Amino acid sequence: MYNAKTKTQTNLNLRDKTVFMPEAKATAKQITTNFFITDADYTMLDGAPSIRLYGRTDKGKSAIVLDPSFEPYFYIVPKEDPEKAKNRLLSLKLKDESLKDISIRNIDIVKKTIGAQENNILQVFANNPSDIPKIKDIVKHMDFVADKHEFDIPFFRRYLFDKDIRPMSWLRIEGNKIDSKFNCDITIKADSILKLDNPSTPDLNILAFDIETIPAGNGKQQIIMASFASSTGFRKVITYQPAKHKDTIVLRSEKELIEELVKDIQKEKPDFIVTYNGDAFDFTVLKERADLHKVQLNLGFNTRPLVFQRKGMTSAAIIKGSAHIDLYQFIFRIMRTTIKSETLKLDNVAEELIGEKKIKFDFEEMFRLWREGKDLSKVAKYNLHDSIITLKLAQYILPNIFAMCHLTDQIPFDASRSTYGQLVGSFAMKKAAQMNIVVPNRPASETIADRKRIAAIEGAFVVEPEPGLHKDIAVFDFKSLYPSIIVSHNISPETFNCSCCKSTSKNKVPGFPYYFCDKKRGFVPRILEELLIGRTEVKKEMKTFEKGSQDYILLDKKQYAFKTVANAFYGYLGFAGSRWYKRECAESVTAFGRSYIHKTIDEAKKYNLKTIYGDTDSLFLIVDSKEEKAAKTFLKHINDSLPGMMELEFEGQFKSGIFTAKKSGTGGAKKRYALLSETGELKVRGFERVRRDWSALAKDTQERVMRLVLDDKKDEAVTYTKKVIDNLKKGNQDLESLTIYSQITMPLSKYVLVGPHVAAAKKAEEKGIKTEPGTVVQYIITKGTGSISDRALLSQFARDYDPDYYINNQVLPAALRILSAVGVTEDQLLNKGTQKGLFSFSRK
DNA sequence: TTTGGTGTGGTCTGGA
DNA sequence: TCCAGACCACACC
Repeated sequence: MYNAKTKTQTNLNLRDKTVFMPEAKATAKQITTNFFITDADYTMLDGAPSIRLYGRTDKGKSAIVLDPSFEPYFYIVPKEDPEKAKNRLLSLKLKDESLKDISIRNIDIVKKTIGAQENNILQVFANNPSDIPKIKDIVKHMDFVADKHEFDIPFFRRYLFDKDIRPMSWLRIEGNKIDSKFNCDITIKADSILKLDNPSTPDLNILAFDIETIPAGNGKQQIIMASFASSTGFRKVITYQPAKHKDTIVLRSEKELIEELVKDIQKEKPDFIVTYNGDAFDFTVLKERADLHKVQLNLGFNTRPLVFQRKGMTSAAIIKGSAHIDLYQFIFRIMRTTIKSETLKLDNVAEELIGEKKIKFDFEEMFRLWREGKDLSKVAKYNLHDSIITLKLAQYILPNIFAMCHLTDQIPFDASRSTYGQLVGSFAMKKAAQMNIVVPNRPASETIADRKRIAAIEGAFVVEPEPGLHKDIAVFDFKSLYPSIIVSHNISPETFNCSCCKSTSKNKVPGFPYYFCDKKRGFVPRILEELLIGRTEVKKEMKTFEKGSQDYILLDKKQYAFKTVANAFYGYLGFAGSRWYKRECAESVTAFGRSYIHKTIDEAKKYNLKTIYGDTDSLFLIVDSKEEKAAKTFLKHINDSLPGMMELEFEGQFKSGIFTAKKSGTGGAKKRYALLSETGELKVRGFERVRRDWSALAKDTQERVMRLVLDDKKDEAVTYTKKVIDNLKKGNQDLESLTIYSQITMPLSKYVLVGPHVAAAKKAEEKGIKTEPGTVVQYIITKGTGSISDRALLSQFARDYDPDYYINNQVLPAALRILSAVGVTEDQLLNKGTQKGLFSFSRK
């Protein structure tokens, strides 16, 4: 852990020294102010730890609030009498690895809930947060220590959990204004901190930032340009070669560029600095170049220099006071599954979410302009536009992140870089603190490995559909199936097979010797129920606002945060890295789920309603106008019989739907269908149409064919497909529509099977284009000889396409998938009796 | 140290 | 040359 005190001291800059007077305490002044908290950490103040909150006052002043009243602690579960254990601990002389003395500040005996029991345990206070893990390591093997808890929760997070202070909310601060060396308007040493019930967000200054670089040899990058766009209207481009552009200033060197950039950020004092992939790129390069030129990156409130913190696979650039939010991180970790675009590049994501595209600009062109010293106005325009898009994207996404902050008591920096597991974990830890429950320990890496080794638990049930075109389909689904099962059956690690209701429990798990307590409410169901009810309330509140209004959008993002965390809970119970892991709980959830779906299908049968498909929590029933009444009674009957929060909902009525046969084996294909609503909307799942690893041509053709077939216009679909094939054959098809997207998931050398996307990437590597795991490559199958992979080229290198491949492996299978469900054969599509058809379609 | 299981289908590879 | 099975990516919920 870093030492805040020494770091900040060595990092003083001139500006600080000239602005602030050294005689600090003499000017102390009593102050009361409202304060909007945006960030937090801790520092050492006169040898004692102090929580440090960052934010703005209601007068718009940038402020730091210090709270020295909070003390670091962890828990020890004693084997013997707590009083005796306490005295033994206090009498110990503790030394750390470097033989330095560590002292325990104090020990309280507290009553806490651990699992299903209440225990008197020791709350051990230390003088310094960094002493906690040291004390824990020294005492863990001692004979009177049964267990230790909550030693790995960072001090400032501990504070936010315990006080339930929600970052991005208002506080009332009373204290003394003190002088400090930090780059903010005021620093307050707090005497009291009060949470305010004001849901409003002040006007935040959000500064988007983007750089352009050129290769500087040996894998390094040189910054040639940087741009800013802020929510206050600030626009600026910095470079050091001629550029005639109104927002651009031209300096003399990369070093000057970096110095100017630091000055701008300090002057602007944004609440948030936003980037798109700034952790891995912009700030990484900036730090490297700043070090090279010996420029100090004194950013934010400058309470510590720019450092990187490991966050999963990547390192995150920390700026305190002007928290750095890397939008890409949040999109990658949380929003990825909801994003439809082929890649997670800024261009695609911005277009999908806010309808803005990047300016098209060729990197080669940029390098050339730079090397030849030509006017860079085009580059400047491009660079600034990127910052502007990043800013707009931030204005769209930050409310999602802030909603997560409120729900999980995490600072935006952490919330924006959290995985699902961390979001659920944080929410649970915050709730545990409120409910006097001890947080279970994080599993050791061996435990995680063990949990991963054992066989996976049985999951959901999927009904096998009957292939063909169906009419009059009504779709029903269970509202929040897994969360509602957990709440309604009290599924929680500590209610599992409790000793108090062995044979009496109503919560017997179908097919397992498991049951859950009837008498005592479990921790997980309690907090999950809060989430579900909370979400319902937010949705109700939404209805009081006009759709599309600012209030409506913010509430929508709030309910989305509730939903996200609620839905991730089931996975968290079965997640090997979880603090609340309980295999039997996860098994029980899916067992109940399967049982409810089966029962509901059986029940539908009694109402003469035929189930044609269903997946996990949904049912597709044939309901025509004659059966409408029966369907209504059925729904009511089911809901009357469901326990607790569980509910079956009518999702929608569709006039037709297609299910197809499996390609290999027999029967209908699951997870693939197309539905046409009464209003003409098409709902497609699973088919090539919704997959990125199919060409746009094949996907578009399939969609057209689907619509026609669902509208009983089979013949038109056949004609259309033939036309597409004909066009391909003539060589008229544009290459863009033939591009296939596919992700490289591991280092190229690790592939056992070299598929087309890997082959294309390998060929590109020889030309100096690197692909890392995570890269989505775009390739085209070109003319020539050999396997498909042999002929796969990145689209930027492809000059032609292989019509045979695109006919036989793209358009035909995609169209036929649908058409064969209505009896059209491949021959009907190909052999129109024309001579051409006989020899130009060689089957591989 | 990146919530879970279920499922389809393309391409390659190696043995018959 | 054919085909089963492995590998791989991506979707659904």
